[in-house]
Amino acid sequence: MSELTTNRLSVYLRCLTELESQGIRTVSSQSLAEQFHLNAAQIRKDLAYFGEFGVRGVGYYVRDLKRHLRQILGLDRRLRVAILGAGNLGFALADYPGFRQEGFEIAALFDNQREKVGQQSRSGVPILDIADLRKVVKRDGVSIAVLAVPGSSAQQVADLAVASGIKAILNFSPGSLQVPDDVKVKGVDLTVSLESLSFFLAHGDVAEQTE
Amino acid sequence: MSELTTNRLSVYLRCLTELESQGIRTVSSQSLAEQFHLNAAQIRKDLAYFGEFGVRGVGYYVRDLKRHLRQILGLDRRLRVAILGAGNLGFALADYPGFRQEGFEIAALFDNQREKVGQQSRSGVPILDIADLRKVVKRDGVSIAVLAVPGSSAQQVADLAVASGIKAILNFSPGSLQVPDDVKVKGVDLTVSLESLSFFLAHGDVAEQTE
DNA sequence: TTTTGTGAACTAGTTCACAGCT
DNA sequence: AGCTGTGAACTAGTTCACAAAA
Repeated sequence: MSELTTNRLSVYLRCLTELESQGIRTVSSQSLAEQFHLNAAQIRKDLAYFGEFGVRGVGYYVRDLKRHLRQILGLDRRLRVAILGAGNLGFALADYPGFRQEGFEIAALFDNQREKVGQQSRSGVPILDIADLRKVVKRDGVSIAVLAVPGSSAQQVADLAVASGIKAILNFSPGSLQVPDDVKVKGVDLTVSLESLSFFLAHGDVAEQTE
Repeated sequence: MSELTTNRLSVYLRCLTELESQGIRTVSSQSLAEQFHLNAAQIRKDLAYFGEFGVRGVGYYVRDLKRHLRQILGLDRRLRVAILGAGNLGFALADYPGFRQEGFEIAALFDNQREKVGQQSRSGVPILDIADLRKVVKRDGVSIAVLAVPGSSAQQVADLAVASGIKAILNFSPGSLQVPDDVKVKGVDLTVSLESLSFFLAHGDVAEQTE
């Protein structure tokens, strides 16, 4: 299972939620592909890997497939998230409505600055001392850490998260992290994203036509 | 040129900056690969595509290669960025130190809520009326838009950005955008990222060993 | 008839391995 | 001797196209 595939599963889930809210009960890979600009064969292949969810001649039952996808993605249980770094970005992520909507629970923000500890985010996420990370991870069953600290302390904080038993990290700090093999890191590198866009601007190579 | 390649070019640039700050003047693809967990052949191939920057028997001159990379990535000129959506995330991005550091200039935040217009972010980025987007894009030569609005208005705001002459969009809103062929969109989908991590937690399939 | 599930074909991306330059 | 630049080999990912099921 590649990461590209798991990303797509999440996209499919979102599409199905959209369709369900429109009252659509059944959908073919073809129509799903057309509506959301995906490839029908790829949808079928991705789904077929996990079971025979479709009905030939009919397509997929939206509600059923949604349930299956949630189960495959491990979203059929409460997932608690700790946000490490109570800076601007950490705060914004703590209050990001999308996370709660999708069933993630932001357990707390963590920081090492004493004056921040004890405060809380706009939506009420408490800021705790990073020294208590391990304790809270154990107590509340936190399974995902979102790393939103400056690049200079990212590795150190990641090490702490790993030592606390965290097995999944969403890393917003620049650069890559060194973690054990059983810990999964997903990076969101804002500088790389912008610089990559800059490249495309400089080379105007999107949809080059004749010549 | 694939997006994977342009992302790597940005990573190489960061690595070189790191090396330069350590006073290292010359580096081989091998040692670059070892230090930053990359593949030496890939580094050489990526770079060789744009010219013969290396010296056989020596490696690459850090300063020279850095300059070349900045030029290839289009970072050798001022790039102005508009942030669309002055919510939590928009604010955090406006003040994100990494952007300024890398030479991007945040021209303004834009919002449609009248009470926000006229205020400014902690670091002094002004909030302007989104109705003035086109005017400001032209006047200040804004070339990149960062989309940080709710999913429900993302497409509409993207359309506005495109109509204003923007050719590159970094999209933090969930879902994909429909834009003309000459506009490049890069998505950062927080929900997809977290759900993908959830999958890996549920299947513990990182570094599966015996069996 | 419609649409799935899937082997086969294809396309893209990565790594190897070495000739050739310094 | 050391290291680049690069064709060739390999690996991963996508799309096609069709037999089989409803």
